[in-house]
Amino acid sequence: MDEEAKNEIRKIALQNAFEHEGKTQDKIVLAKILGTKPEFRTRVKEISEEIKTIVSEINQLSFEEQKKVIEENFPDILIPKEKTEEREGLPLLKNAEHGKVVTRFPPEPNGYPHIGHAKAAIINAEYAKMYGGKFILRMDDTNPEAERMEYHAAIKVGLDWLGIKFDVIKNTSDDMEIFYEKGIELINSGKAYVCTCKREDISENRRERIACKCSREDIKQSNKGWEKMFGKFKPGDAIVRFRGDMKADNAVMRDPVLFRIIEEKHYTLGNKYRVWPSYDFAVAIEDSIDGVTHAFRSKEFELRKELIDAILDALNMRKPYQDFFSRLEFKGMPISKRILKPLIEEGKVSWYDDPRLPTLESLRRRGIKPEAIKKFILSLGLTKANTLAPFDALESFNRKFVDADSIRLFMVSKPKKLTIKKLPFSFVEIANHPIKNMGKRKINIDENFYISGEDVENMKGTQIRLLGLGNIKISKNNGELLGEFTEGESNSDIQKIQWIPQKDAHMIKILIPKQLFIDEKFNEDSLEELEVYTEPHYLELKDGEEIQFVRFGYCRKDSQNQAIFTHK
RNA sequence: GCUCCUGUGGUGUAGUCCGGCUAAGCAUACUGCCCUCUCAAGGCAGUGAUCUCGGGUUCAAAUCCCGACGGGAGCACCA
Repeated sequence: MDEEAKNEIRKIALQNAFEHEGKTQDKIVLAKILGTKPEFRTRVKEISEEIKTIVSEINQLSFEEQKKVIEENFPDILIPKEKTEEREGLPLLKNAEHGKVVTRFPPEPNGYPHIGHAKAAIINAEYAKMYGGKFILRMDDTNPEAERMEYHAAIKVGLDWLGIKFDVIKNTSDDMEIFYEKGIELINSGKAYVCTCKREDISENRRERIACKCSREDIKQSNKGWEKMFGKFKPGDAIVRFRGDMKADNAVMRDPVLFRIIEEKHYTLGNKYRVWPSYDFAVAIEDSIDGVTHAFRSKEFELRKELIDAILDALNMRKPYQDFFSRLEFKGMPISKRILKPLIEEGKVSWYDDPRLPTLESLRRRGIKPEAIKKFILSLGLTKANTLAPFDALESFNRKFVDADSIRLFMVSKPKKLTIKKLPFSFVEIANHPIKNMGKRKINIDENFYISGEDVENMKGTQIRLLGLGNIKISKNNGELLGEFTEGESNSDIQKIQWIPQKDAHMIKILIPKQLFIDEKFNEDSLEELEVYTEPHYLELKDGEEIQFVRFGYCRKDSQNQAIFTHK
């Protein structure tokens, strides 16, 4: 073996020993050599013998001796390694060209937007942004039975609040004529047929993997059937089915529905149409004609990928790249309407904006900032593993945004009266924020105060400090307290507590949302209500402002007499 | 039941495609210290993972292969 190679081994062994308190291992040195110098990979046997000898030599040296050898021969080892900056954000895309990426968010206006919508919207928006591409909002409104203007509007409001911008805004139903055209094309090429079987039979045939008689009819018959769907047939009488593969393992491929008849009035188009495309058909066509290059959807659509590709192939249309991510739900905070609806009907939850819910509106009322939601969602990445995130993950992101400009206010719960003698002043000025310059507020005082019951219980000794005011020596403590103002050091380690002047104390209710469900069961104590006193300055704040009640936590002002607890 | 997806510290994830340069990175939580007239924020340090388990391939496996087990989803004329 040549000296150069031996030297290389020695260097790596020494470096490893140096990084691990003077001990190294031949296995690791081998791996490192082979990792950095691929040219050695052809002579593993030879090298590993050499490494064994070198490693045992080095391990016999003391740490000091090793250091000396390093200094003499390989001084560059001692230069601390620069940490490589981790790339922020979503993983890079394959087959993506800057400026040519088009993504989309296609919500169905059938409910209020929630954190799950936020995830889909943010991921797709982020990719469009990363690649300087285009982002489309497409209201997926092809089931008139479920969709309402109210939801349509709520989704827009939610997305707007999140700060998501779109280059194109459209409705799937804008392209009804195109769906018909493509539908006819499929029928005429024999790749789709009209099926008049009963719903139950279709379902059973799917399970049994048997084709029905309609699929054997000729194109002419299907054409007739198609005509009748626009007139004579009633809802349920006939559907258009894609000729997939009734034997396929993927049940989605077993001749799925392309069109069905729905007579319900559509929320924007009224009774203009009665033959509506199914989700799979509409998405396939829309993504293709909208120029969508990358479509990210949540995992429950994963089996649909094959179908969408098959439909587009059958029509000779361009296919987008599709990828999937896991659904996002918070622990004990269900998203599903099936669970939420009864809760609202029973009055256990006030409405879809109840602060315990994961809807965007609830999150907003609760004081969660859109920036925090975005960072949080991006931190989750594109994983397909089920994510049941604890809410405090979101909270910690939010705290950072909120802390910077939340006014600090005093608030006292379970109030106890405190009378202070010998107060030398009639008002104090207190900074609104400890670091940021947010001005000061003036608090008028006389000798009558409230302090928190809990602070009274935890009181040690007779000295307390009222924040921003001064030290108080307590002389009497039997339900009501009596104290005396004393001069004293401000940085002593006596208890520092907040207070409220009795004469201007403003009572508010604080709503404290807790986990809605615990182990699948509704948590009867999920909303705590606290009656507290706060400063009159509260009344001057705008609704929606974020406050930090000192030593309590962050709250969002909901109204003049109600605040909602955001988090600690 | 069938089919598909998934399984990394207390939690959420990076790394897995293309095995070695990471004795597993980051964030959060927790603990301690510093700062502080807040139990917040900020700064510093620390605890914490034989990468679900069992086999196999290889000089070398979180990474590839096989099997088991756990979790989730789909099996609608919903999206």
